[in-house]
Amino acid sequence: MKIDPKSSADLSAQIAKSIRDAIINGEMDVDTRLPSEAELSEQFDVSRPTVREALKRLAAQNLIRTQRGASGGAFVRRLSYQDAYANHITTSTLLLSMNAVDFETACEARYALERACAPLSAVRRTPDHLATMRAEIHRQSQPGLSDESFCDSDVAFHRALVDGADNPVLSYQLAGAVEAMQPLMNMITFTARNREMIVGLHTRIADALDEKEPALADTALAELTAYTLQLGEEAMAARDARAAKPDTTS
Amino acid sequence: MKIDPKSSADLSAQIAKSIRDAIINGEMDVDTRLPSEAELSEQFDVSRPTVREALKRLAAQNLIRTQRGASGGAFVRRLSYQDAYANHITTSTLLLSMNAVDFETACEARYALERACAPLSAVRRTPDHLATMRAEIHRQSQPGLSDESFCDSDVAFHRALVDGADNPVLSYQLAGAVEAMQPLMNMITFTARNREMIVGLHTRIADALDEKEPALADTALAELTAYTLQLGEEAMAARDARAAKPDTTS
DNA sequence: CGAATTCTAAATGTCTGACAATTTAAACAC
DNA sequence: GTGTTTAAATTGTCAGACATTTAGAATTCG
Repeated sequence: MKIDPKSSADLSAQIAKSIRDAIINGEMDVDTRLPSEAELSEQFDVSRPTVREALKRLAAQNLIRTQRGASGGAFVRRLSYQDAYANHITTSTLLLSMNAVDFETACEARYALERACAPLSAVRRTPDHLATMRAEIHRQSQPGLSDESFCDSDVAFHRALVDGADNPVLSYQLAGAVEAMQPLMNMITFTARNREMIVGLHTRIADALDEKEPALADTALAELTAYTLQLGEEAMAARDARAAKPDTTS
Repeated sequence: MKIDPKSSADLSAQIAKSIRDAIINGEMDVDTRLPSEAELSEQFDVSRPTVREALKRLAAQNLIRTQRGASGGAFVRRLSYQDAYANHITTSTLLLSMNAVDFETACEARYALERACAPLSAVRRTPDHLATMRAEIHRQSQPGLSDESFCDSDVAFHRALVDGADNPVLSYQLAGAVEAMQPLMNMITFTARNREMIVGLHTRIADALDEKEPALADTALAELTAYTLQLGEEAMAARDARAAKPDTTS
């Protein structure tokens, strides 16, 4: 930290990087107070607004928090799972939408990862997780449910499945894959027959976890993967057909 | 966008959130130019430094890029896989180090996810991936290698395994788990016997992918998981023993 | 007429200085 | 001692200015 070579990059970016590196390398523990803005601007030999821009960059990455008043200042922040989750989900979602990832790729990734959790979840899931899954299955069976709510419930179901593995690192990594898929899933229009099929598979998964049968859960998840992929293909084909044919309604 | 209620939060944070939401909700496509700082400061009725702080926040999240000069300004940025990877890895690493995640949890997550990739990788891996894996295995067999280099090579090996699945979404999600484990792995002191064992398992994995045998790969990965967990436990026990006994060297 | 050069304007990057708002802690009165 | 007041430190915000970079228009020259 503290050094600042003659580079072409923005000063605020350089300063932010310098402080960020110090935090990441463990040179500053959680809740350590950074020097005040005035002190930093002296150390780096820049003006206070420039220092402030650097600090705002770090704040945006949840690396520091700031406090006003005497004995206030910027403090190294403990990155909470909650913050990391939220960050990961928005980044994943953005990545998928901005890079036009196709349904097949995203779907394959999501279910591959979920199948990695299922064996652990079968052993460790608590009654709470099972109750959540049952509740979501029941919600999915309601006839009047909108497609969007159905997808919400789907995410909640799978979330419970993943959380059942009782491994926060796994939950964190999975959150990105599961939640980021939602916009793509929302493009599917579900028929009553589709929902019946999915609810049936969800029930089989819940039953398998209930009975602590990893193999059964895996089989059901494999079928769900195949079925979801098929639905996705149909939805994409229908969309492409609509795009190819000129709009007849206007 | 554009609205800004009387809230207690920082103005720059509110403005950043407002613009961020607009980008995430797809209201602004990639490469769309944002209004200039002067225009934004008028729209939000704040000063230019405040607007700048908001823009720096967005830049820190890779949501925008800025260009100087006439017809310059801030543009919505396409989030590249590369950026997302780097971001994800630092966040994951920080999350693990700041929250004192135990070796067992991280290790379990990592290998569970890798085992999800192995079946796909067995089918899709290219000769390039195999060559990388063989090269890293060879590197790991060198006698003079430091523990740290051994871990580096280990990460590269597993990275090739994951990339072999030919699914960028999967690679992205996995990168966090695999790379974030490295600091924890680096705490292990490997004996010659340990390395021999690991190299043997790596070879079995590479062979299995070479022969497109998912089942063999899975078995070898399971054994590697168990062995790594065991090494981790021993390392942690040794460390705890050192910590419990007063230092005798000083 | 075309091409190279120069000029200009727009935009971000940075600085200075100031004031407002907030919070802690010391000083003070009772 | 306890409660109140005051002062100081620190971040949040603003205004105005200048520097730097860049694209494009204007100009000049072959």
